[in-house]
Amino acid sequence: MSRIAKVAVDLSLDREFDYQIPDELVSTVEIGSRVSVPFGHRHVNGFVVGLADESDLDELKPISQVLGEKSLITEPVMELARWMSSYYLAPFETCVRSVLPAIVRRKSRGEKKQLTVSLVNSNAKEAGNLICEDLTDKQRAVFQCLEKNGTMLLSELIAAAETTASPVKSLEKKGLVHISSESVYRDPHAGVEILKTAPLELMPEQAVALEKIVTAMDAEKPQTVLLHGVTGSGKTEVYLQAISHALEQGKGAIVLVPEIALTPQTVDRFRARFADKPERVAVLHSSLADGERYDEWHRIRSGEATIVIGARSALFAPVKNPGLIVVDEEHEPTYKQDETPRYSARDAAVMRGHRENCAVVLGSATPALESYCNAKNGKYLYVDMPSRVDDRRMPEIRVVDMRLEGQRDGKRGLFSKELVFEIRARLDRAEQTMIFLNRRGFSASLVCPACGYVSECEHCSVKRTYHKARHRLICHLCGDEQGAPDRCPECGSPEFKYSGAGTEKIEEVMAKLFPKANIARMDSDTMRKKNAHREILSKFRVGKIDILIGTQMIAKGLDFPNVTLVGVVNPDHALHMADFRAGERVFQLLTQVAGRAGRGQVAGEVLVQTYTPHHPAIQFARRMDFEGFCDQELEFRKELFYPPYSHLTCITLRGKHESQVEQTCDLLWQCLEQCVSSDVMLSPPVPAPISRVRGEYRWQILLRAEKTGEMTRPVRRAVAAIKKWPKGVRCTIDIDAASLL
DNA sequence: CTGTTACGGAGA
DNA sequence: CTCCGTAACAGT
Repeated sequence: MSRIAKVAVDLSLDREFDYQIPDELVSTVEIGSRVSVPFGHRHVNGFVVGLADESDLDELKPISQVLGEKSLITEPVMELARWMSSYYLAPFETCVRSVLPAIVRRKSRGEKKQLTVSLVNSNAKEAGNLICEDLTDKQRAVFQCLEKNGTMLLSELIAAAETTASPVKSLEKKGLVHISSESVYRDPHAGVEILKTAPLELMPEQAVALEKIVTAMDAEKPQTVLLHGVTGSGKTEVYLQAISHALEQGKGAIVLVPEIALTPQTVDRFRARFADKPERVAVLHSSLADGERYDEWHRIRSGEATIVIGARSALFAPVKNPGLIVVDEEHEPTYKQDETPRYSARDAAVMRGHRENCAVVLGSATPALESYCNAKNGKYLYVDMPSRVDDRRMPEIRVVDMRLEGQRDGKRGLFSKELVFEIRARLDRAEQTMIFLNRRGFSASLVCPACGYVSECEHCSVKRTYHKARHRLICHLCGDEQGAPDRCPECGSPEFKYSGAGTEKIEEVMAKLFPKANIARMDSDTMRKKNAHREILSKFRVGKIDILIGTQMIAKGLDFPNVTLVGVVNPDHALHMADFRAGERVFQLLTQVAGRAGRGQVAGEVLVQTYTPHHPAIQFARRMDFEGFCDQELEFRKELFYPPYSHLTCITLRGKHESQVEQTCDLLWQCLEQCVSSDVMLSPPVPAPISRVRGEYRWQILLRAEKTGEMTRPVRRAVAAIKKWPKGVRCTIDIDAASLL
């Protein structure tokens, strides 16, 4: 038994401290344990991150208390946190924190405080009478809240009834409610009836894929598999059967999806397949209430749930013996966390699989170039599923050259004649249309033709977007808004234009073109309400909506059989973004959007309206030629030494004073120049593509090298040397940056 | 993060 | 020489 614990305290010190484990705690303290330790003159909480028999110091203080019964971070997950800390240059303490949901961390001590309140099982009439008679307003609110929701946590009840604990206490005195300290399990899917589904018969390609995955799982050194399957090729069914295999081996599984809240269908499919024991499936995603997430986590830790499906951080679920980790839509940039530690859940998944001897499946219709190269050079196993399950044809993609459209009738309309014609045809046949545009709001910007004024955000270096419904100018970066002016703020001219179109304008124009059609819009503006999302989608599903207009949101994983036309209004501005991955993103997007069309009986059609019809991303997407796109894109990446031919580190400095930021950045660059070896390509400091956000100026330095390891040490050294310089300048280091914006 | 110490400038 | 503010640092 180890006598010494290495503890990371909750103070962001990025250091570990040794403590002696007292005799009576020797059997309780394990890696991941939450402990309270004396620190200086006070006590602080921390995590046991390692055990040892010796320490460099002779005099050690003892751990004073172990919080919670069981460690919530298993040793393999702790090792993963350690790897993240070194690879992503993030403080170890922060990494340990990020592998546990905040709520689980906080409650590890306060479990006993989890008071639950329930209605006393009494005659309903009697209760009803009491309500009429002698309850105060607050008490009645509490009572009704409980009636509606059943047993609740005291804290949640108080929040829901907008009150304090005292009316609850009064109700207890009256014998109407019961307060207990038992913990209750909140089922996020309570009340949802699930019918068990049997495994589907696999198409030959699926069967081959499954077989290869199973072989990889059974291998002594399980491999990572890149499952490249076009939309509609039935990847999910392959995952499900591979998971069944893991279960048969007595192992668990983790399935990562980009944003689970948006794909309830996927979750339902998983729950349905394993419905004979639904408690085996745990779901973790951003819209779970804290209590629900807490429960799901503990169900996983206790071993009750062995299949976890969730977003990015579900990778750290304490699944005991994972036999399979699936990363669905592995190319999605949401897998990269945009705060410290800036890990990629996809790469971390491969790491976890490697360390825990567990197969990893990366699935996508448009794999990231990094993954594709890893497959090509043999690091991953490559499995291809090029046809749709029922052998339906892929939709036809037509590119409409909007430059010609403009020449034809002299004015540039929003919609081409073809698109209008096709939509009308769909309306006549009672089929559905989706219109995709990656910009919300009404117009892109306010421009005064008299003086050339363009309305820009005061805090950011971007133009404001006009939102017609609210008659406001809004900055999409910082959210700052102001009323739209009625004359030019610069020259006073009352004539200004709104140029460029957003989803709001598309909706308006569309409504004029097709006055009888039912049109709905789906973007983050119309999705403010909690269930707006589900509502619109279910309306669309049953055919109450003919045309659905939306941003990114409607591009992902949705499956509506009656959609036979998808219009992409203007992908061009995404192509012109100052990011080397712009082409890849547009290609992925078009392919994904196209996958929305024609999943039912009728073949689908996709119309892409563009002013740059010859751009390779558009042309290769039109031909559904993934390999062709990769070949040409890889050539460009190779030439410029961009990923996947290099790893990329992006250092960003930000601060209120531009000159200060620039100078510090210069200094840092000079330090880097001295530390860095000749294998590292170091670019001089430049202002970030969006040079100002929320009033802060941003400068960045890019480093590229074949191996990340060649950059970490010099970067760490240079940043440490510079830390003494001005406060008010903050520095972020992004290893394997997903975007340079 | 918090408490302690070391140090330099201002004022007596 | 004291007083005070700031910077650097230790904490097991």
